[in-house]
Amino acid sequence: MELDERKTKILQAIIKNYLETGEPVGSRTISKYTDLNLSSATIRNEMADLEELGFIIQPHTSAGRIPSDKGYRFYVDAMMLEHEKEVEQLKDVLLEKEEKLDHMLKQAAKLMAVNTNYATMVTAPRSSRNVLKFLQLSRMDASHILAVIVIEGNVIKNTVIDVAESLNDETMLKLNILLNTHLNGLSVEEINLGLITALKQQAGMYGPIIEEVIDAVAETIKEDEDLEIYTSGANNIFKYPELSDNQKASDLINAFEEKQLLTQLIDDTNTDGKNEIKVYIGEESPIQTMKDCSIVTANYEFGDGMRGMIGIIGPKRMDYDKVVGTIKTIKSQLDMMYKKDED
Amino acid sequence: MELDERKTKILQAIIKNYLETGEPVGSRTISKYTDLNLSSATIRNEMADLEELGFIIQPHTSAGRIPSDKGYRFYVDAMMLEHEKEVEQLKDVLLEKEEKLDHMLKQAAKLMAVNTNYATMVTAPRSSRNVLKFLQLSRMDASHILAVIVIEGNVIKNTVIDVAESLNDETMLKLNILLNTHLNGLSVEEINLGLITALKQQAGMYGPIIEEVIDAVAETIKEDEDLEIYTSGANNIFKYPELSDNQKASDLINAFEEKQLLTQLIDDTNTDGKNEIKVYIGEESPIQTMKDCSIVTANYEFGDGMRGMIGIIGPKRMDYDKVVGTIKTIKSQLDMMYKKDED
DNA sequence: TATTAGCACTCGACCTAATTGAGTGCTAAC
DNA sequence: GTTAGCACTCAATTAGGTCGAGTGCTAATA
Repeated sequence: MELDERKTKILQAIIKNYLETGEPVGSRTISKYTDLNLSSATIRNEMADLEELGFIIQPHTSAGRIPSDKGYRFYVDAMMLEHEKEVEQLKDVLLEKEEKLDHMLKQAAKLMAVNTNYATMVTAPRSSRNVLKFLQLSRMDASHILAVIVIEGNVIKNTVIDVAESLNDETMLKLNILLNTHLNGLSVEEINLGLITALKQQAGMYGPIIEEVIDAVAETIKEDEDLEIYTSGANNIFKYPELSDNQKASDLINAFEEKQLLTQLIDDTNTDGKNEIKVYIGEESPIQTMKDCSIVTANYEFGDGMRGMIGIIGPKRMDYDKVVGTIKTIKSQLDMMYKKDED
Repeated sequence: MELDERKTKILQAIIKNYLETGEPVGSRTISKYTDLNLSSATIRNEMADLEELGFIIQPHTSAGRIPSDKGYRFYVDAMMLEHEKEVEQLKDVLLEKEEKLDHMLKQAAKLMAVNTNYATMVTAPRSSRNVLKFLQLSRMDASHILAVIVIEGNVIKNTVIDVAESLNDETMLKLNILLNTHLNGLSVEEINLGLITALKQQAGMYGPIIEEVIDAVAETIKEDEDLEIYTSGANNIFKYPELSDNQKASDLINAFEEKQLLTQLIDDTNTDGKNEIKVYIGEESPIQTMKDCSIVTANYEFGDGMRGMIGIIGPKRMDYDKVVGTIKTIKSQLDMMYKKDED
């Protein structure tokens, strides 16, 4: 049996209706709503076929049909090809105000949540190459030195180092030159034990300070790895009864609070370099506790090999059209952000 | 009518039982559970009195009694006097590992959540005096200057400033000296427009840079104001049916995600300088959406006039004893943290 | 051959009434 | 002052009944 044009139309009608109502849809509804001019009986026959093909499911004997994961997948694939929809009202909202990066990302997450009524997430851009760009020690007061570390992509990190006795200007200058000449432009992998030992030797009695600085550098990189994730609209899940029973809601909220789980999504999105919009439907989700959800994600580019991820999480019957449009818009705004910075 | 000893015992028995079960408790239960050796009829008489006094409530005619807010209040006050309980297993968990402040606070929130099964929050310590401690400009690359700003309490902030043309070492030194001699040790309030104008004049053609630096200082202070809040265990609310109906759960989750609302709690806790443990029961809560909850908070001291807040939020029938113990323990650990840093 | 009308059937949703049982207040006896 | 006993209340549960949306199947129709 094949999926001919009429079956396709019926399938799409079923899904579209289900997306709106969240209720199983019956043959009579389709017969009346569509312009196919077919009786409910004919629709019933076709629906039986569609069920056999695995696109729709009957939750119980005397109920209408709801889309299966396979049905959603079909619908989404068709939509992605067809539409290049943009959500107009979001355009340039982000670009309008110049703000700090973290505020902006938080804002992006919120915008998406308000616009779609689903839960959203945005990760801070993360560099794939970890190259040390700038490093400086300053004397803060008699017993504290401030180390400022900048890595590629302008991730900045500060560490305060305790010292037993005050260092004079000349020593500070010497240490700064020593560190910068040897470390600048190196990636983390290149800063190995041999190099560290050599540096410590040259620093003489100030070896321990060098060690602390290097530790701080290492930690900067590490910190960059367990990255910041901004979420918004987690409470939107309560708008969808199919997600708001106690167990499911608890699991979802937990995922959003812990954020640890969400990183799986990032890895998954990242490995695929194609830089497109990805849609996970139900069982396709890489996150166990989201088997009842659909997830739409995309990467955004921040130049310098930096990239972050945005994502929307909602019920399987989400408004894919709108969600994909929203994601696209926000993605392009974030992409532009960097280019604007370049000027 | 007075609250004699027997009434007190009965009231406490009712509350204790209700805390465990979450169900209205009847006269027969009290008659059997306590060692008062009174019949259910007698208990009934006393319960009628207790209801008249406002300590307990009958949710409907033929049900047992549940504690009113006043009843909880009585119970909590009595407990606070009596007990100086410590939660042993938590001792020194935080102190054991030396970690970065934000990790540690996140950990503290998590510890409390796991230990109590309620939702918890921890705010980063915040300075009440905003004094500029250290300020330094460095040339990062040809077109970017890095400004490092440290305020009292070692809150550090970086800003990258774009410049049209590269500045030479001498100019950088001059700007640094200019800024430090005039601004160090000043509070934000003292950095007024007159001072800024004078500085800009002295900086000559580099006035715009001075302006950007001052802007960054202002923002550091501001950012310090919309402070970091770490939460954990928000999904614990699903363990308590009285909080997990859709509307309430949604509101609570929202409060925990937005965090904006939680700041009310901080202000309230802070104004009272007594630095004790505070318990808000039901209607006493400063947060509208938490009228069905109880909230226990405490401040912790981080020296230098820095203080943060920890809090636990749960149902009115929370295990106050345990919660207060947990809060006390975590508070003392955080208090110690700073003292340990001092060494 | 494809489509449609008709019909018997299924089954969750909803309504109602009856039953249950925990708990109460009151009264009279101890 | 305490207690036993009893009538009463009322939410929660159960059981039975109806309703209606939806189905599959069959026979008639275009």
